[in-house]
Amino acid sequence: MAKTAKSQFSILGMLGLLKKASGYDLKKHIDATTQYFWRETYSSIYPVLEVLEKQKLIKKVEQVRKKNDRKRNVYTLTPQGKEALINWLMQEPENIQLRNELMLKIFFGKMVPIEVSIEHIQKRKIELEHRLNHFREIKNQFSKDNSQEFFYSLITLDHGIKLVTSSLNWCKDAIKTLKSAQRKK
Amino acid sequence: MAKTAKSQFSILGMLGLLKKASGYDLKKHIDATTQYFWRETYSSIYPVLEVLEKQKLIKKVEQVRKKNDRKRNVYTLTPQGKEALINWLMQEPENIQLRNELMLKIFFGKMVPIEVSIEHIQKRKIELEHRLNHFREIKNQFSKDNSQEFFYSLITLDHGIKLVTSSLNWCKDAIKTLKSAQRKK
DNA sequence: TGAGTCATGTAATTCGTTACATGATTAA
DNA sequence: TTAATCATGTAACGAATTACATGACTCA
Repeated sequence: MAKTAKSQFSILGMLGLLKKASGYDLKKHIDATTQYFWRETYSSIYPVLEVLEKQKLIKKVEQVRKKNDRKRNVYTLTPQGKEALINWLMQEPENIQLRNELMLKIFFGKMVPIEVSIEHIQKRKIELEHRLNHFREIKNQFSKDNSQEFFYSLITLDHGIKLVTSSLNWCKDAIKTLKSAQRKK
Repeated sequence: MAKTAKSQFSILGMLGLLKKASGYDLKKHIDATTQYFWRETYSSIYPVLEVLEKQKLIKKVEQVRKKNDRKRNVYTLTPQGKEALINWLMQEPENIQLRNELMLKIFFGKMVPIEVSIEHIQKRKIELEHRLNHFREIKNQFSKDNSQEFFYSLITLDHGIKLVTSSLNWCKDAIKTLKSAQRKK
């Protein structure tokens, strides 16, 4: 079944940035750049590429096969594809509904011992600390480069850093609050 | 088709808090409390209630029908339902994958005029300001009550406030960065 | 008397994820 | 020679959303 909707545009967008790429390249690049706010799987990417090609929004690039080159399907945007991408980019983004299972479990915390909630938050805190370190490494790498190449990446990276930092602060506060309630009990 | 997975537990949890409720009550209560991190629609709620009843995790409460009372199906947790809920609550929450369309559009910002990105962020900023006001109103209402009734609600509310605040800060910074790039152009 | 809200559902669709499947090339 | 990675896909399933549908009661 054809995959369309949003995945379509993440792929068009990535092709717009990379100029040309295979499904495999796209997956690697998405993992390396937007993984914290947008992921795709091979099982979406390949069918979407097929659909986009049929719609003439992308086309296969003739590969100059050097010896030992693996066969791969490399795509590039067509003018119509670029137009479709820009058209989508100009539209107001939807605020996609999120579900936060940690919050739901904390919200229902009354029904389990306080330690359970504390434990959940502590685990999330560790995860967030790793993520923050990762973000900082990336930011360091970007800073070495004083071109404008990472201009937009830095803006979205900054969003990640701010969100993770505030989540971490929440974790600390929440653990404190829960531990103090635990003592009073 | 049977709805199960996560929706199941948000409903069990809400029944745990409310003691007894109809599908309609549940929807209203979810809208009023967890809407910023967990939503359900009637089209999920009613089928899930049916499934949960068949599994004997919830049961219909005998309604004392006063005159003019509308007929409604009011449910309550069974002991097995409570057990299933607690069992789920104790398990480490999944970090559900989120997709942030605004970030994706900013990430691809190079391909549209800077004004487009600024506009997207400005719109989001206004939305976030409304949300923050709403959160503060709720917090005010909670503060008037010095019982422990809202203990866990306050913790999740605090998460909302922190996240929205840091998102707002990001909006301000990002707009500044983009406008300055615009001038240099 | 008509709008709003209480109240409960079904059908169709959308769409993404997981599991499954295969084979080539490369570096240790 | 074997583990890792390159590379591309299909099938089945799961699960939520949107649209559709209906009817009773209440208040202005």
